[in-house]
Amino acid sequence: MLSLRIPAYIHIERISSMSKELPKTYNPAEVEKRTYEAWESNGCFRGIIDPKKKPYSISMPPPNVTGQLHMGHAVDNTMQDILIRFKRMQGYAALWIPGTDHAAIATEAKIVEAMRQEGLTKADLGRDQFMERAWAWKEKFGNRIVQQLRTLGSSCDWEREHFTMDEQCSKAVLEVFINLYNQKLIYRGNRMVNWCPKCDTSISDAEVEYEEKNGHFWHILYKVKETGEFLEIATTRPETMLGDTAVAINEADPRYKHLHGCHVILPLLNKEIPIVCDEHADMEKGTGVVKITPAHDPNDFEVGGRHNLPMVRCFTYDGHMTGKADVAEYNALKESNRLTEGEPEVLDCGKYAGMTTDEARKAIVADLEALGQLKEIEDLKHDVGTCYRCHSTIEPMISKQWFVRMKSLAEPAVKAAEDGEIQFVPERFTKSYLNWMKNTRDWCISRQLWWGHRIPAWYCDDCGETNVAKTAPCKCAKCGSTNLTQDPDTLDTWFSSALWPFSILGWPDTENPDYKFFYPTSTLVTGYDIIGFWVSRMIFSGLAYTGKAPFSKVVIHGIVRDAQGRKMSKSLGNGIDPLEVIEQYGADALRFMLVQGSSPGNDMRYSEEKILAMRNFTNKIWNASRFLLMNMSIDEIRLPEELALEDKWILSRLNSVIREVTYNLEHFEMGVAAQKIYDFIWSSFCDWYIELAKNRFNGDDAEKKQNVENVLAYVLRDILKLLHPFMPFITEEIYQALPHDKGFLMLQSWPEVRPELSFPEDEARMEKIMEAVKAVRECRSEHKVPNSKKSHITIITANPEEYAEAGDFLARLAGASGVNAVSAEPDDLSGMVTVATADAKLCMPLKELIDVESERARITKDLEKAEKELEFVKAKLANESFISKAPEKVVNDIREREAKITALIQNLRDMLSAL
RNA sequence: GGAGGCAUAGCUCAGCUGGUUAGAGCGCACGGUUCACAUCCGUGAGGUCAAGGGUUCGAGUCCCCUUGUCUCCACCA
Repeated sequence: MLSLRIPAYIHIERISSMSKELPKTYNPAEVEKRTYEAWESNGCFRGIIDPKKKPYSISMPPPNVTGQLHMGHAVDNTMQDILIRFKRMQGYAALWIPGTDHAAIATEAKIVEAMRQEGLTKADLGRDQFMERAWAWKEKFGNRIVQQLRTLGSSCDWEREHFTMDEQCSKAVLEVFINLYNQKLIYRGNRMVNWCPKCDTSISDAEVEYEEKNGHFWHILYKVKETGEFLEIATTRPETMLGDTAVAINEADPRYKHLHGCHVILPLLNKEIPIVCDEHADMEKGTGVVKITPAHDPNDFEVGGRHNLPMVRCFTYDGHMTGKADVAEYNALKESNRLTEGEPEVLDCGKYAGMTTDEARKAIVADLEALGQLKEIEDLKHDVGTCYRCHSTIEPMISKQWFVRMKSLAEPAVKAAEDGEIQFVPERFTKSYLNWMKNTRDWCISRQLWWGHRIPAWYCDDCGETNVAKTAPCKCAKCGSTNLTQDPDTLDTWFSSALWPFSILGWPDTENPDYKFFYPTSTLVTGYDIIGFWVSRMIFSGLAYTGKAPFSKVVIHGIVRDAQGRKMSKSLGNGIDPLEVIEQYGADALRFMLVQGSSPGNDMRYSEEKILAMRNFTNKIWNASRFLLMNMSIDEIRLPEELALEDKWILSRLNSVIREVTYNLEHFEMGVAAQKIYDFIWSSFCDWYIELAKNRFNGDDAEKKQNVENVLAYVLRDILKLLHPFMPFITEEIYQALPHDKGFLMLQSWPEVRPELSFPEDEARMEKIMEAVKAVRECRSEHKVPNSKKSHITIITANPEEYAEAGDFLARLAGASGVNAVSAEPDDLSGMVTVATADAKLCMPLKELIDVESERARITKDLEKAEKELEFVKAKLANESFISKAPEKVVNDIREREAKITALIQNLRDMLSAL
């Protein structure tokens, strides 16, 4: 492909295709593709190290390499793009680094599934061939998600794109592993882990999801050896009874005091096991007797530890009952002295050996029943731990795994949030973060998968020594043997994503210019659903390895639900494909929908209605711009010396909007900011200013026309800048058609408040006239005066000179054929109908067109409302503590309001009596 | 069991550090094709801001409590 560096302006000349011949409706698809390509090929997304600028950097939460763009990505990336575009325009050295995550379990599961379709298994292929396939898969689908992110308009630096398994990230992983191992913060041991028999791997506590399932309580009778009585024990997992090595009672339980030190006979196996006293046995629950299976239950594991009970494993790791072969394997290890501490014994389950755990459950229950030792079966709803990937039931198993010792790592991470070094937005998520961080247990980081970072540990086949090193050692450090075998396992996918904010900037090379300039990153944007998985691990990792919190602000957003408020899911089939939405309505409309009217950290709903409203908004901007450009002759924008009243009004309003939107964006209040821009564009600019400007814009006075063109273009240009972070495409497209300095809108500077363009008095005067316009419109509409029926309007007001411009405005907007403003009431009001504002009365000779009775009702209603308000205001002013304690401005405002309402009431009364 | 969110117009939701008469979109009613836009314009109806209590000159906003609802964490023999 030809990649000539064409000077930017050549592209830019062609980037906009806006012209007089354009269709009346905006067609986003064509514009978006062309615009994104122009930005990218001109290097607009590049983060540039510039010591003169302040850095602002974001690391993108890496989507799964095999993933498809969904609404979660859309909201996440829209928010990041808004921030990065805003900061870039504000003059920061902005860098947004994208990338993808290898997503160990999810990806491996997909590859295995694809292989299964060909009749292949991992074992058939072998590790090397499997990895070849996996990389090929990654190449194929890794680009898909990256392309899809582009359609959203994401302005990230693709030249710095990373992948959690690329060379740079893998280097960081190795560095951290070795480091923690040397500090004894990573260890290997036999511990209770969550085992997914389908994925055939251990998973961390965080990866277990609890689902309510229908199950049963099986009440089994265990015979006490010494007394011959039967103890009733309820269990939800009867198949684990083969691994029981005790039953527990509470020491204080009066029912069982006589059984202290006794034994029970385990049914089916006829094995004698002790009765132990342990706090775990809850007198309130069930019969107060609980079976203890240390090898297959986390609580029982602890009980077993306290009482030195043997551990007996009766399940295989692929979900079957153990048998002779498993025992033989265990014995072989034992004989060669390679059993590690804490490894459970293995049981030959005899007739149950080889059954799946489900089959064994049925068989065991049937056998117990035949023996008369099944007392009852009780129905029960309970939460069952399931794998967050495949939703199979998790089996707790003792297994030899690698762990990260969390205690010392968690402490600084807790402190960073408590001290405000890291702030969550909204603040309430600090609590869920702290809750997670304070209660976290050691993190199981090894996975029995092939797709991932392989654990850098080599075991000596001769002496059993563990050698941990960055590269394969040639001989065992302890005995010198060359018979070394690398640990077959890989690391938890979150182990590498925990390092993401600094590994992508070059760490552990702390001299890397990117790392030096952009680290720590500024803002992290992500959903509340992965605070525990990811955010907290990045925080403790950053603090531990780089000595700095990896970011200072964590902006949390909610999830996008469907129109009924349900979570979007594959199984429900209610997911909305953002790509389809973009194709149909444009990325700008989707982006705006995702932020407008949403509040930080709260879930939001997708609805056709909302996206249509946003599509209409893009169309509104398009048409307003099209209208202005069609009739515009200026080729540079320069505000005129002479500003008309309405010019001052819109410029003054613009200042307010700039100030407020900037403030809102700096405080991550994107929803509010979007709403303000929307209102300013649609209501202030289109409905009022453009309509008012038409008098000059379409008029014959060349000088006036040029003046108003300049104001229109000036305001429009700032509007485009304000809107650009939210709707990058349409704003760029229109900007290119406006008279402008050569360059892209996305690289222009953010609008600033200009105090010399604030005109509070003119704003107020303009608003009085607008009140008058609205009052006339209301009256005409109420009485269905046809638009074609124009009428003269007499404005009666104390200060007629304040209504100098009202004639033009009322003519254009309120059906006036002529206007005069006077201070004294005309003598003859017959045939006139009057409307009132607080500042003026407006008389029109339309009495024959109105229904006097309904007009009287209308005025009376207004009057009542005003009188009620006056009462309220007067009470306030009569309140001494209000006068003395409230700020002066508030009191003055109320005083003004009193004057205003009093005047309005007077006007309304006059109108009533004149009817 | 612990923590948190939400409850505002018919519907979906905004409302930032308490301060005029609580807003938007959609829907509804009425009127409108005057050459930017009917994906539009104008006008209107519709809310005791879930209930109760408190702090305050002033509460949709802060505190307490109740109810309903959703979510997360923990537990569940």
